[in-house]
This record gives sequence, C-alpha cells and structure tokens, in this order.
Amino acid sequence: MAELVEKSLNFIEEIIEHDLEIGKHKTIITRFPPEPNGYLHIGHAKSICLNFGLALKYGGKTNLRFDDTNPTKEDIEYVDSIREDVKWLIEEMPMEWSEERYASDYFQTIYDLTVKLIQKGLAYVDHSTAEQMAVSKGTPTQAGTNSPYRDRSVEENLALFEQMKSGSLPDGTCVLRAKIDMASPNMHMRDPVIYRIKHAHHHQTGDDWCIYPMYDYAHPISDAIENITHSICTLEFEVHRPLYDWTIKNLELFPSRQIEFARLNLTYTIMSKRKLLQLVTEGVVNGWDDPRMPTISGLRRRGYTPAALREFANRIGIAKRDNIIDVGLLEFCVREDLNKKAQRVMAVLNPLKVVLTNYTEGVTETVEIENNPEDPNGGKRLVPFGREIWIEREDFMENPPKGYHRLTPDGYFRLKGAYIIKHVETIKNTEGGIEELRCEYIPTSKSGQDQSGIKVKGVGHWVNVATAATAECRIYDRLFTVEAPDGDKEKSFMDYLNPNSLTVLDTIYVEPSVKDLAVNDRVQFLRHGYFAVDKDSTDTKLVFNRTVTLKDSWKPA
RNA sequence: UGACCCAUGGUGUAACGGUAGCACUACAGAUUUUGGUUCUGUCUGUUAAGGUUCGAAUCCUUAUGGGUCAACCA
Repeated sequence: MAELVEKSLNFIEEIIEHDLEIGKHKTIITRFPPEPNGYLHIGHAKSICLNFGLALKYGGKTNLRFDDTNPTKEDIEYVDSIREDVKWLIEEMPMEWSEERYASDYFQTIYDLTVKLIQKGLAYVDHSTAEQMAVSKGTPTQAGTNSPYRDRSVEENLALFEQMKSGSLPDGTCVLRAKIDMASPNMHMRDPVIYRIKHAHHHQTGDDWCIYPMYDYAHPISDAIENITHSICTLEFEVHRPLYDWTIKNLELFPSRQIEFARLNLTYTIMSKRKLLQLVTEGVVNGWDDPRMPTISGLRRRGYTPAALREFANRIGIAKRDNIIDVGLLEFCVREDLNKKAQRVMAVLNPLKVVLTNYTEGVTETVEIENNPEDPNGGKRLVPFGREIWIEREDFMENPPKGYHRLTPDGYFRLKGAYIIKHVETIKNTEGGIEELRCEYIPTSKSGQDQSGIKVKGVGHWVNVATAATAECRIYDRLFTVEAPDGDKEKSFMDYLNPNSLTVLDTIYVEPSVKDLAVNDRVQFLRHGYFAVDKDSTDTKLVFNRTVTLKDSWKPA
C-alpha cells in the first residue's frame, strides 16, 4: 500500500481545522476584499488563491468584496478590471463563483450600527482640525491627550452625526471618532476616526451619501454581515486587529476573525499599487496591462496561464515572515505548465539565409513535425521546406568555441524534422558581415528515414523562405536592474529601471501554421521560449509577446 | 529607545520535545532530432548566548537582526 504523503498545513489551515474541530464554525467563509483604486497584481493573486483555495479545500465559499469606502480614490474602471482578473485566475477551479459584494452595500447598515454605538457612549463627533487631532494623538512613545469634544453627550453626538449625514456641513468640518483610549500603546486605539464627511460621487451609491466610514470600522462590520469566518489580510494590518475586535465586540456582531500573513515580494519587481500607478502615469510602461508589469492583466497579456499563477501561489506557501521570492520560481511555474500545453512552432528571430545549392529550384516539399513531444495526442503538422531557408544567426559560427555543436565551416547540422545540411561557403558583404550561407543538403538524411549514417550533434529550427509568415515580436526583460528596487531608502525605484526591458523585433520569420493563431494563444517557439499572441495583432500582422525563454544550460567553455 | 510581529541552506517552505525534509536556484552526469523535457547525483541551513529536559529548530530568558505602527488612505 502506497504511503500517503500528507502535505503539511500552513498556520491558517491549522487555525481553520481547529475551529472546525471544536465546532466554532460548521463551514468557513472567506473573502477577497480589494479596494478598486488600481489593478490587481501578483501579490493579490497570492491572496486570491489563498482565500478561494481555502474555501475550496474546506467546502466553504468566498466572496469578492469591493472595499469601496473612499470614493475620491476609487473608480469603476478598477472594479471592472478586478472582476475580470479574479474571474480569469480562478476560472478552472472546481468551485462556484463567489458572491460579488461591495462595502457600499452596507452603508445604511453601518450607519444604523453607528447610531447604536453613539447611544452606547462609544463614539463622539470631534470638531478638532486634522492638525489638532494629529498633535493630540501623541506619538508611539508618548500617550495622546483627550479631545475637548470627547465628553459630549449622547444626544449632542446623535444630533451632530445626523447633521454630518444631512449634507449641510462641508468636508472636514468634523469627524466621528470611536471613544477608546488616547493612552493606548497602540496608536490605532487612540480614538480612531470612523466616519468622515466627503461630498463625493460614489461609483456605486452615487450621491446617496456624503459621509463615509473608514476602512478600520467598515471592514469588520462588512465581514460580520457576510458571516466571514476567517478574514485574511496582510501583516501590516496586525496592529489594526484590536480595533477590528473592538468593533465586532461593541456592536455585538458575528465573530469574524482577522488573520494576517506576509505579503508577496518578488525579486526585480515592485508591488506597491502607488508605485505601479506611477509607472503607468509617467509612461514608463504602456498601461496597467503592459506585459512587463507584475499585474495580473500584465502577466495574462505576457502569456502566463492561470494554472501557472496558481501553482506559483501554491509553491510559495503562507507564513508570517517577510520574504522575497525569486522571480525564477514564477518563470519555472509557467514553463512547467506551458511545456505540457503549448504547441511547438518554428520561428527565426534573427535570420540568416541559407541556400541549399543542390536542392531543386522552385520545389517545395512538406515535412511532418510533431506538435508537442510532451503530448502523445498532440498530433503532427506539415511544414514546407525548400531551397532557401532562414536559420538563426546564432546557429552558425565561423570560429566556434569548444562545445559548440551547431553549424560551422564545413560542418554538418540537422534541420529539425527535415534534412542534415553541410556548410559549403560563407558569403560576406563588403563590411565583412555574414550575408548568407551556401550549404548542401544530404538527400538520404530525411527525418524518420535517415540512411546517411551521418551523426550530428546540432539540431536547429528553420523557416522556409518562400512560405514564411512574418510577425512582430516583443522581447521582454525584467523591468528593474536590481533584486529589490524599492529596498533602498536613499534611492527611488525609478533609478533602477532597466532601459532594455523591451526590445521590439519588427520582422521575424515564422512557419505558416501560425496563421491560425488567435489573440492570447500561446505557443513555444522551438529553442527560444514561450510566446503569446498579443492583442495588438491585426488581420495582416501578428504580434508575439515573449512570455519566458526556455531554460538554457549551454554556455561556451 | 515605546508597543506589536518575525527569525531554518542563495531563495521559499516543512519538521507541533525524539534522524533537519521538500521545492526553486546553482553545479555535475545520463537521455534527447528543442543545448528544452525527463532521469540521477552534489553543494549549502536551525541568528547568538544562557536556561529547562534523558533529549531543543521547537519551551523559557536575554541579546542581535529584520519588519510594522503616529492619513479625515486601504
């Protein structure tokens, strides 16, 4: 009997299993609560996979909840992109699509609860200015002092809060504060603001409200309303947890529990929404979905699969210590997935013409090549072959280093799926650059029926000149030159931009089968890497994005 | 000079008082009509010092290092 290898639990799963065991909950409900003020990035993907993954594992459910309590920073564009990204990421997961909720769905309920809070003497309207409040808040090492408005009567607070809601007060006139403890060692417990006046149009509620609850206050209430059992967020909210618990306790709500885990950091990239926005607004990249961006939409456009992202999230694990994941792991995950799925195609990115002098002019024959050696059911395709072909410039060297086993002067080279060729002559231009190669093909060496007896070490891809399709190809490199672009307090991440993060190849030659490809299709260019068809493609021009190179263990001696 | 959180190979993550394991990376080899894939092997680790214990990565103390917290942001 096979030994069952049980995957160890992360600390959140341990908490959940414990809660289930002691009967605290019969089932679990999690939520993914993005603020619609930017596009989702791979750090969010980690969180999405965690929350949806937990629900899947324990038979619970997950809500997608837009945390839209600040209308001045949020936009419907972001709501739409987030919904699309989440949908795409979890599309093949065997579970139901979550309920789509908005914190703004609960504005009335939150308001009603707040009236209760005031009645309990646990909140007061403060007319201090923002500056005064900052001063009286104290510092982390020094207790704060009570506001002069702290002891207003319940009746007065009720009336003032009503006035705040009525719309008669301009922004900033006053705020509603929770009455907790100005001397708390936790700054978030020093009478935090829970409501502020904002005469702003909200993308969901329009002009219904001119007061909006703060995150720290709205979040636990929203969780409780949805019966969220485990409210998972990142580490920086750890110090907010006492306020989260305070809110639930004093409002006597469903006991949602906040649990914090370490956010994802990736080498050679930045993850802050603010900084990503800066890249977009300053034109460093071409939008949120630029394939160099660590956004979900950028990765999707780059050619990443949802399965690869989920596998990545799975491999990096969940813990509380700060981490920085090698971007190589992400690349490993997409290679692993695409190796199984992507059809192989021959494309020459940096062409060198080869004329087979002993091949009949004007003749085109077809050779049969497997679509994917990793997939037994992948089938084969016909690829045209003729007298003139493109090969990769790097596949020929006049003075090869030791260990180079491609084409060399007077050497042999196998054209994948076709014939062995023998180098005869190198044609150069006046500057001494290599213009073209004259070779002879070995007629008896055809793939599958080779009787030539010639042993070649080198095998390469090629494209028949007469039937070649052309395309544009975009080669991406990492956006930053250092592992931790925002790790330096002295310098800005903008100082570490890689000037060569994008290289456009106007014309590459590809075998004609690519004409059937559609936008977002992914293929492997043999010996190059994985490529995805970009949305910029037109009926007459294909555009490929390089997702990732193939692993390359060849290095000259 | 406050409170809270964290500390295991290069990176990430296990071991729940009883043999420090797995993955990625790197390196070496085998196979290969992709210098891909696959397979095999190798290197590298418990922050430090005390204590508890027959036994400590694990529990306790202190130190050190890292992170977080003073928006009418989330």
